[in-house]
Amino acid sequence: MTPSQSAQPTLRRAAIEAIERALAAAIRSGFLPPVAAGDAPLVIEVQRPAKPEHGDLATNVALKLARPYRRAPLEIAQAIAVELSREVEEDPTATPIASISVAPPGFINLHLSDAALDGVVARILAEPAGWGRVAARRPRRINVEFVSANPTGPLTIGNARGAFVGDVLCRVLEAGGHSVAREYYFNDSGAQIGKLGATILAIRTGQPIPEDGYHGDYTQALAAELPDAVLAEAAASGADAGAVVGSWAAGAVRTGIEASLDHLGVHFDVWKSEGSLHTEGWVERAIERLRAGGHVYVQDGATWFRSTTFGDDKDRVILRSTGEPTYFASDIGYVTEKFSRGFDELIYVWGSDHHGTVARVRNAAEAMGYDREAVRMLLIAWVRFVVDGVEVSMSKRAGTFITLDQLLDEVGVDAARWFFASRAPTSGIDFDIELAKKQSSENPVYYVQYAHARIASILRRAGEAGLEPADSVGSAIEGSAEARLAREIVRLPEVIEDAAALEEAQGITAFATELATAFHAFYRDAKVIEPTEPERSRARLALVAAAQHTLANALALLGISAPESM
RNA sequence: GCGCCUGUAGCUCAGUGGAUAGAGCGUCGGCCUCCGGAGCCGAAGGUCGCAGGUUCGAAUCCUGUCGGGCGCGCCA
Repeated sequence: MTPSQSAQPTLRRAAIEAIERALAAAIRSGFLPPVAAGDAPLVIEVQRPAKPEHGDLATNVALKLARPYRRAPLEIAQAIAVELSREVEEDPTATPIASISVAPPGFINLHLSDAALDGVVARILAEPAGWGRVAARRPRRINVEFVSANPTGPLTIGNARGAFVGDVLCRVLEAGGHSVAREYYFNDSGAQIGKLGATILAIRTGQPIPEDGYHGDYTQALAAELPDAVLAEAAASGADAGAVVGSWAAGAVRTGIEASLDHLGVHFDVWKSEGSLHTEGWVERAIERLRAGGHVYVQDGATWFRSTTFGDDKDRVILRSTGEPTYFASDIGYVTEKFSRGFDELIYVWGSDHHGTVARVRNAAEAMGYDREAVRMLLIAWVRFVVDGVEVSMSKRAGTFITLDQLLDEVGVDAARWFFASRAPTSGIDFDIELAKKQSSENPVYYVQYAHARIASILRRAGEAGLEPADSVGSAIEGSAEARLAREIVRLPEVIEDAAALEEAQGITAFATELATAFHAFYRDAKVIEPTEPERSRARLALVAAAQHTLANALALLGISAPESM
């Protein structure tokens, strides 16, 4: 992204500013009374009308002002529309607006000018890579922690949603003008790792697997790979044998997890172990910080954080009566460690089963002097994985699970990414694996990819015919087929802006589908390659190329490939 | 019992207080002498769980209620 690209306001933003000027002008001229000093600042909302006859953009500002002004919304709308029209007439290049109309009960409908649409297309062609990215109004440095599965076994399909949602969230935030660090938190020591080690040791030495051990096939493979040196070290360590083998196994498992994530197209900037938070002193210092603030007390031999001060329903133990820190203590230390790296905001992508810990972590952050609003948890609802109508229950311990790798071998990364990106993270969803496989060729993702590939084919054929895209659509945009497609294309920055603000990705998939539909309609109505009409062909090729860049950039936000052919 | 999430077309799901609630799949009916038919056009299909309330306007906000999911450890 270059400054020239990012500095361009969206068409929507330009429209909002024009409305603000018109409102101010209407007040100056006495048509409308001044805004009272005590009133909350008016936020002008502009949206895409559902119906094309309502224009390209619409604002409800007159409806909002009706109550404080005690005036009919239509009158207010007309007063603002008059000023908007005056500006458009005096200088048609001042705004992207070509015409204004007022509709009951008080909407102001705006129509974009062909010149504005053409200008955007020209910018896309001049700089396709940065197209769609926007400058954040308040850029933040954001830490996004996701997946964070402990290395006790391979990633399962239970981890799929968090991995994809977290990854797409990062891409969206970056495109929205923020800087993002992707972070994976894990515990490679402790009781569960010890049990994993004990399991592997038992298999390797021909003993039965412990009751509370891990029964998946992968432990067999790990046992076979266990180096003799580690085995010898374990034997020499006596009671800690499980921990020694577990430590080695955790490393091996993590390597496998990284490979799986790589296959998904998910990459992390930081891998942080829970143990390091202790050895580096973060937990200890965080507890001291809470203690200094008077937020800690000792009872029954344990050390408690007074979480109720901040609205929690009970206080929380941070040091057990044995002196051992709890998992929550690590969380607290981690908060300080993350903020020490200069982040403005921490986002945790958690399974919804962790919602009970949200309040205490935010409370601790507040108690240590951080803004609790800067600590945000995105709770991902569970996915019911269903095979032949029967839910598959996952247990790493019991060894009954489907790995992420298996799922993606069957369903495909692009289809799986689309499936999760197109659904709200907070809503529980069913994933029928058989159905997903069966319908994969009819998955909406292929509809979008097909549009991209079709454009690639057109551009190839045009090149063979000696036709190259023009620098812009020019006067050809006055055609209705061109204008309709252009109206979809130019929305990308607004879609990204909204997605980044909402920290959601569904809008991207919806937009990509609508753009693909718009392209297919254009393809039906407008013949692109027409050697006898080279100028019009070149203009249409420009528009088609802009559509292709837009599709490619939208798909890239989702981590989905944009094929040249399929 | 308390807390968080959730209930929208036959199925799977979109829908940041706005105009006639949408998409994909499925069903039914049309469209290839022409740039890719993984496409296009059309039809059927909805008391937005239910009942109140706020608002000029509610699928959206509030209250209650019914159903589903998940939590409520000196586990992680």
